[in-house]
Amino acid sequence: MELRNIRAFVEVVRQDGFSNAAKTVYATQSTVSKAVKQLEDELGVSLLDRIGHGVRLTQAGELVFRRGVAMLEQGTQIFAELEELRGLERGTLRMGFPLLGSNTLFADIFAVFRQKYPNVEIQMVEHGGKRLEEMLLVGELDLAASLLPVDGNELEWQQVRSEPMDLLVAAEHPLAVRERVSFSDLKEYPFILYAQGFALNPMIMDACKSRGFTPVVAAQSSQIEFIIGLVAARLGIALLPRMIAEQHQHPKTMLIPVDSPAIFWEMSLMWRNGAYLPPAARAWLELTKQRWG
Amino acid sequence: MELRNIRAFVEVVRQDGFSNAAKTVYATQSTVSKAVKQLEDELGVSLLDRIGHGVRLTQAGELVFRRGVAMLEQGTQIFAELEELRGLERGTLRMGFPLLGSNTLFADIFAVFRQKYPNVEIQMVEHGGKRLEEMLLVGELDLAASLLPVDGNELEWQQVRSEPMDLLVAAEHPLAVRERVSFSDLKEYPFILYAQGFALNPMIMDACKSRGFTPVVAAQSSQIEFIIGLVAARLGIALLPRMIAEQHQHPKTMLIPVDSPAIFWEMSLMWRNGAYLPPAARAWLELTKQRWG
DNA sequence: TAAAAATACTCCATAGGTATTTTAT
DNA sequence: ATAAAATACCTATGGAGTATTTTTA
Repeated sequence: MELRNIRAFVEVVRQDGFSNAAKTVYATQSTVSKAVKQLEDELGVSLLDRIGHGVRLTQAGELVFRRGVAMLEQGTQIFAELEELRGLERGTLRMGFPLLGSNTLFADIFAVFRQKYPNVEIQMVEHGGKRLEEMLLVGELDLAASLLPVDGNELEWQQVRSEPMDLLVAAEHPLAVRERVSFSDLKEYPFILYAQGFALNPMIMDACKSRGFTPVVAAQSSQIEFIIGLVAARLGIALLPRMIAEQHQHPKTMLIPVDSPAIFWEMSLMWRNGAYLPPAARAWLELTKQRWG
Repeated sequence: MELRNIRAFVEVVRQDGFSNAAKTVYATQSTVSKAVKQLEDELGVSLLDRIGHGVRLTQAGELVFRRGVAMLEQGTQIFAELEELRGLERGTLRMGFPLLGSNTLFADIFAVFRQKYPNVEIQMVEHGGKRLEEMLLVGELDLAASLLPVDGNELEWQQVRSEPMDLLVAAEHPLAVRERVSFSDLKEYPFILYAQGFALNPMIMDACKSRGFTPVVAAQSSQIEFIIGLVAARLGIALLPRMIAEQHQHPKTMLIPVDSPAIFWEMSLMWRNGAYLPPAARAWLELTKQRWG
């Protein structure tokens, strides 16, 4: 029993005829005819009821067809999986990272990925969400990590992590004694915001507006340690993703949950809708899912 | 990609070596070596790490091995399932039965068949002979029981039973005293015929015509008991296969042999000429021959 | 150096093609 | 009469063998 014959037989069934099958397997009708005959001889049954033009499967044929299709399917799977493997042996992954939280979320995935696929080159850039989206859309990146919301028509994404935004205040700050605060409570205090281009800024501003005020901005920075330092120095208050804040504990500050509205830092990995995802990108998504999923 | 090579490769892995594999596939070491090489060339990857004595699978090899085993497994399944089919441990029998006499002729064959081959599914339909022949020819049935004569070019058949058609009359009927009658004797009496579509009707009509008359039709029915009841009620006379008439004895009727011409109810099992007869159909024919042959 | 695998070389079985016949519509 | 499948026949590829070389434990 050889695949060549199985393939011929399966095509005869699918194309409903020897001559048509011959075309799809790039052989002559004679060859197909003999292939099927040989299969029948080997198995000792007839597989096709030759009812004039067009063929009908016998019971045995039915059964062989099912199994045959499965065998061929295994074959194509082999090729597909090898392709995948090849991609991970010498591929490239072009990733975009956000300006905040990369280390917390992705550093160890980097480590695992490097170890697992040492020959995949990783090209990385850091930008704000807007710029990353642009780069995805023009095909300069395979994958980007950025905050939601995202353009659902042009991009697909996989959630990585959703963190509530907590309030960080100096230990002596009036709000430091509170269990929880709402955005309304923040009206009278100056804010320390993120640098230009951070997607978090508009989220914070929107939340303030929903409570009827526009915050006073005392300072802006792209460096998380600096922001925390400024809060400790009583320059103002700040809003930080809980996970990140917890990783930068500072003795002179307090972290307090915020609600009304509670806002969330939702980090996702995204890619262009319908784009071909190189094997390396799929592998990255998979690792991320395992780590954070 | 051919199974021959897959088989060789899989055995090399299982037997941990080319030479050992060669034995299990009944070939020489050289052949096995070349088979694996060819597979590797086709797939464009190396499958085995040749670590001196003994072999280790590469990542690609791992994957091909898994799929390869699955393919071979499908192959052995084919053989196993065909064996079951042959042994009637599975399969389907699509049968057509006539409108008259099925119970008498086939009920106990059904019982034996079921008991002997409990895993064969029987699909049955009931139709007049014309319709059954059509269904055979387009391949919707494997086997049909129907009256002769039959189209000898397109159908083959096996005789089941030939019964003379006897005359059934009411006990008080003038013909009731006769030992035998001929068709000429029936001219003056109204007939109770079978329903539309019964092959018996034209046979009876033809016999009448051969004696130069066309019978008056008093009633028609597809139910044998009803026909007998109507005869007893003196509505008319009827012609019945002897065996069936004997099984429905009615005290107010008499059964009388008819000759000149004697006509026969010849029930046969038939199938499409040259059609592939599934094992279940052959088994049915065999049982029928034993029972009625 | 002894085993196992790869390679060189030969042979012939057979896969696949062309041409033709048979079969079915 | 036409289209499809089976068959006959031929050719050349390549699968399988033997013999030999290479490799490595």
